[in-house]
Amino acid sequence: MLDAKQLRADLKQVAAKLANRGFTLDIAKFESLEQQRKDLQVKTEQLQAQRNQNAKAIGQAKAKGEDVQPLMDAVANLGNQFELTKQAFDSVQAELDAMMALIPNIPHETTPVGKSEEQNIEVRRWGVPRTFEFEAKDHVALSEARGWYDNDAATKITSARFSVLKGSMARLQRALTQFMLDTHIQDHGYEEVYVPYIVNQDSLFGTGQLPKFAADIYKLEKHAEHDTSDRDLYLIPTAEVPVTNLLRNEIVDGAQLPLKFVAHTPCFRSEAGSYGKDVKGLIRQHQFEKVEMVQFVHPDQSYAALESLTNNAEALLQKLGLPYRVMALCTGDMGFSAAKTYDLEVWLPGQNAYREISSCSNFEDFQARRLMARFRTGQDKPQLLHTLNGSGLAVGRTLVALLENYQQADGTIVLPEVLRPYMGGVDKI
RNA sequence: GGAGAGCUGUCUGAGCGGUUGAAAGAGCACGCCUGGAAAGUGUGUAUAGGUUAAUAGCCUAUCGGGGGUUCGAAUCCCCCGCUCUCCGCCA
Repeated sequence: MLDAKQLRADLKQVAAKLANRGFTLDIAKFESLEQQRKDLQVKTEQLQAQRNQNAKAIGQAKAKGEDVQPLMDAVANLGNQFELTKQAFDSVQAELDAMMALIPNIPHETTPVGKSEEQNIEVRRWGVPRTFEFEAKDHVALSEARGWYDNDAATKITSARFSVLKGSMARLQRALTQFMLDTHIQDHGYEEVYVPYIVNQDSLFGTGQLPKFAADIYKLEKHAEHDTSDRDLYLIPTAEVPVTNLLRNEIVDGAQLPLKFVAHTPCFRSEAGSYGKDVKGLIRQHQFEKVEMVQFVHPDQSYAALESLTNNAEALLQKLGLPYRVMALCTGDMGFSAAKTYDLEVWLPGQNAYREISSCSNFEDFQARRLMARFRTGQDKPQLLHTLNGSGLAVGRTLVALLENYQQADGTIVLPEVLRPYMGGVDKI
């Protein structure tokens, strides 16, 4: 969420910046609501002040044993008047809140301006795609040939866009996860956290998935007979949600910053809009494994932190020997809550293309404001933190990349050195 | 799943319809005292929102969350969440 004060003060400039990301801010609507809000709030609070004074006076008079009837008569009308004004104020405020909740973050000045992914800018490239002396297969052909991947079984058990992995491939996914977590906690200074995979609405609102992206998230059905609670629960679309919400409504000691967490979780996405793309294989699934890094930092440090967080994700690809490129997302392609995002795209020989394997973003104080995630230095006033996160990495897609990049003519897969300890010491599968 | 107890500021803890944003203590900050320190002593010590040039004043809200009763609610009523204890079940 944007700062309401800033929005009021620089409405035109903010609108111009948001236009870069394809968002049209309804200036007239905002100004009208804001004017109403201001009038009604002032009026409401005045009536409240009056009511408080009267109540106090009655209390005092009663204590002295005086007759309070004249005072009671004097305030007879006030309640009604207050009720009406308050109602009007609440409804305007609710409309304003709903509008604010749907305004995306302001892109950082270094975020390239553009309409779609074509305008994303390649920042750097690492590694050279291997040249094959045979016809390179894609991961579906490779894994099916070895009996490692069973799409039909998954469909039978659940529905489309899930998968069953078997044998060495299933183990390799687990090995990858361990390797990623270990690298982040041992080399990059992250603290590992284990978090719930089911979250409430407040958490999803805090990180910005709600209210706008409800269609992409699996919502759990309530059983009316024995669930009397009034809160809805959802499967996490990413570990970002539970991990970032660790600091919701918290004030941390500024001396402890930065806080760096890493978590491995499955992620569940209904991906309503994406049918027709990547229909085969592991690229786009309703359920996938991901290792996620989350940082809470001092506002002055967040852009330095974005670079280092991105480097942390890159380090994994380098250790795994997977060629990749770093893309700075343009204003039109960036997610709702982000001010700046780097995507890491790994080389996939099966597709002869670079494909997203990690997305690293600085949200500045956009999420923190929704979350009320703050820090305090000494006796200073609490200040909003800056939040960042990035995949490190999407495990399923890393598995795809390993299979395709390390395939041999006979269909076996050579394992990069760093994974061998996690695979019982073997050098290929 | 059953029964009971509770949820108050950084913490402990009082208040159970009336000038209570909230006693008291601890902690913390600043001062006094001291050669210095401890002890003692004094003052201060929430957050959010509005108004505003203002991080100055002033106003509003907040005692787990939401709603209600009332001129007035931390205090009474209802719904929900959470914590603890005992029993049952379970990985």
